[in-house]
Amino acid sequence: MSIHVIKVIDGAPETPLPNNLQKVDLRSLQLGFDHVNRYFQGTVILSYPLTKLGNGTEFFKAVLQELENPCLRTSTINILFFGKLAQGCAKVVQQGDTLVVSGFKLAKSSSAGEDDRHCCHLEVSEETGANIYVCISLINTLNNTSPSTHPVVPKYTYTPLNHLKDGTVVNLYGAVKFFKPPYVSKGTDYCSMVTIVDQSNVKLTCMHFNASLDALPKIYKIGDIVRFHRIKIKEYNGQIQGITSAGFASLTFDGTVGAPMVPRASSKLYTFTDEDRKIIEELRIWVTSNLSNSGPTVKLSDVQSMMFFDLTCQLIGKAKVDGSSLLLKVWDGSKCPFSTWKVLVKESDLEGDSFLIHQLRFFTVDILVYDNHVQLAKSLKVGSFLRIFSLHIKQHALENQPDGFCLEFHLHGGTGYGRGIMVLPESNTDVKELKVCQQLSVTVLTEHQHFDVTALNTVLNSLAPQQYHIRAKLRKFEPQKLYQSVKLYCPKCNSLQEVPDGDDFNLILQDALATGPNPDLQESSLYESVLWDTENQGQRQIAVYFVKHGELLKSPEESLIMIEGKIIKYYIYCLGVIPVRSTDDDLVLLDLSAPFLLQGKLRHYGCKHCSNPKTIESLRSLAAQEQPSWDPTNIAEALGIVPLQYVFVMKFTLDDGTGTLDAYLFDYEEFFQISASEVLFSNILQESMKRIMNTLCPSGKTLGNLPWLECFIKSYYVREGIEQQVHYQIFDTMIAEDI
DNA sequence: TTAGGTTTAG
Repeated sequence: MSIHVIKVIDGAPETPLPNNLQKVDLRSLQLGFDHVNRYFQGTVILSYPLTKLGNGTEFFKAVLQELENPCLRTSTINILFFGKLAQGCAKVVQQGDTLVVSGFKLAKSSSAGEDDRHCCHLEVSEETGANIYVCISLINTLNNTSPSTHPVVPKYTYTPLNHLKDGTVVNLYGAVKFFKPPYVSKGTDYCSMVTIVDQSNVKLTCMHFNASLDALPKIYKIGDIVRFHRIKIKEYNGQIQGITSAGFASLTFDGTVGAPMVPRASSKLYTFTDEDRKIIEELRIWVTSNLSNSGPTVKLSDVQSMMFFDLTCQLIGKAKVDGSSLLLKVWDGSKCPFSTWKVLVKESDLEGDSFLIHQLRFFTVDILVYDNHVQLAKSLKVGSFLRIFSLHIKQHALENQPDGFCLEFHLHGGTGYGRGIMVLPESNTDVKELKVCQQLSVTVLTEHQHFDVTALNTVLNSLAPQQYHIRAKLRKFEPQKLYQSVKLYCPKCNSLQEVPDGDDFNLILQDALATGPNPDLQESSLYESVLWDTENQGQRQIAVYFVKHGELLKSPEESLIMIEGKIIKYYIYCLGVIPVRSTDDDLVLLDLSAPFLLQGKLRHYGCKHCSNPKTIESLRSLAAQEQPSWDPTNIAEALGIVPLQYVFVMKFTLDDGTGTLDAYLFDYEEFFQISASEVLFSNILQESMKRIMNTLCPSGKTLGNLPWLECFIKSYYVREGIEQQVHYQIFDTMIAEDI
């Protein structure tokens, strides 16, 4: 008695099989015949765990299939191993191996007539003097590229669907026309159903049962291609149908022409040959013109009331509701344009990352799952990727709002129309796509959310002017220095200029100081003045004029003041300071290179081209009011000044993988939520800006690791010499609240 | 054994 493990190389056994034996086929295996010096050869299609019999003897059972006639109804036979042989074989024998068995005993099978196998089984043990040759099948899987291994592959034949006969066990290929994802049956197993069709245009509905979800065919969508081995054909209600039989195994492939041929297998070991490849390629081509696919994938962003659809999503949260329903909070990377119904549950009942649930609260939808789906839904892990089939959307009228409504999402009980839930692996292409969509943008649109996203290459190839919703990453930006990005803009002549620095201002003030205040202008019904002697500057004086309100003088904190000569520190406590100089007749504004108004640290400038400065007397009408409004706009208007506005002007180089374009950002404070006029003198705001830019465009990261920016941009023509160039500008876009 | 295509009605 012995077990021989034989590697098969180049189609030939590494060590020779004994040549004194004669091969016997299944038909010749009959009780009462002499099987001494005979051997039986078959492929292991199934094996069971090693167990012990009541008397303590080790026991191991496997099912062998005859290679020559794999499609015959009874091409398989049970083989029972006892004692040390059971122990030894259980260790080495795997599904797909070929066994050569001699010295066996033939006995009537106890399951004869029930399992469509041979009416007898083989018994092998030390006592029978058995010899077992285990030919290790070096399976020709897709990943096996070793040239030295030659597979021992059982030769499978596949029956076209128009040649099926009741009562046979066959191997099939077909394209999925309809399917129900696995659901919990009322028996002991999961059940799934699939209707397949092939080039003969004949349909076959197949039922699959297994206690393990993994052992059922992994069908994700209509058009997938399946290969079934050892499926039993039976008649039911006058129609032929397929049903799992012992040793059933399946492979499923994406049905798209040109897609990678990666099998989703129901068992660890499987064969895959060039012939399989050819069959799949042919079926894929047939599918494109003969099978209507499931239609465009519906995302949460394109749902409508009263529809049934399949949703690919991620499970964010889960909660029990009552005995017959369960709540699933899911997200698919897009945003539903309608308000959606939120199911009230106790926070303690909600499973999932509460921070994430809160963060995604405007993106997730609540799905109520009913009846038979509850059991499967309970076992779903938060974070897993799901496809929910035949999800129903209902409109729910809102109380107190005659035309208001929100959408309810229901997965009703039953399995009609393939209703159900399936977990998708992370390797699934739809899951990969969903993960990309799920990356939250660091910017959001303030308007236009309903615009579809346009790829940058489309934008680049289109005529201007147009507006686009784009999604891209920030490759680089200019200028790098924050102070260089703040400019002064004239909304009247559209000119841009640099913000003057403090030194320019001081020079202008020095000039004014040289002349000195005009003594004739110190008395006025508009103001009261105080003269100060400057320190260390001889006779020169500084004049401070306090503007009266309705001819009353208020406290300095409530006053607008004018200063001639030098800006003294305490001006920051006033409502505002207007730097002035004296002429022979009037107090007038300084050169417009200087600010026309100071408020705290903020300097207001006027446009040199568009302003028509008036004398300070022009403030009289404003000052005449009892409660004058000294805001910069009113003051500028009274003084004939067109005020300049502080803006951020930056150039963003955006990239979405399809193309790259430079878009200008022209922003007062909407985009950054930081005022361009205040940022120059606030360290806190400058730090916020740095932090934002570092989030948008972190240094040292590859494009793939950069965050997405959701932007609204417009294209426009700019004349440069005789040529027109298309430029792009970002607008109606802002930094997301939570970055 | 189970389910066996054709939407729940919450």
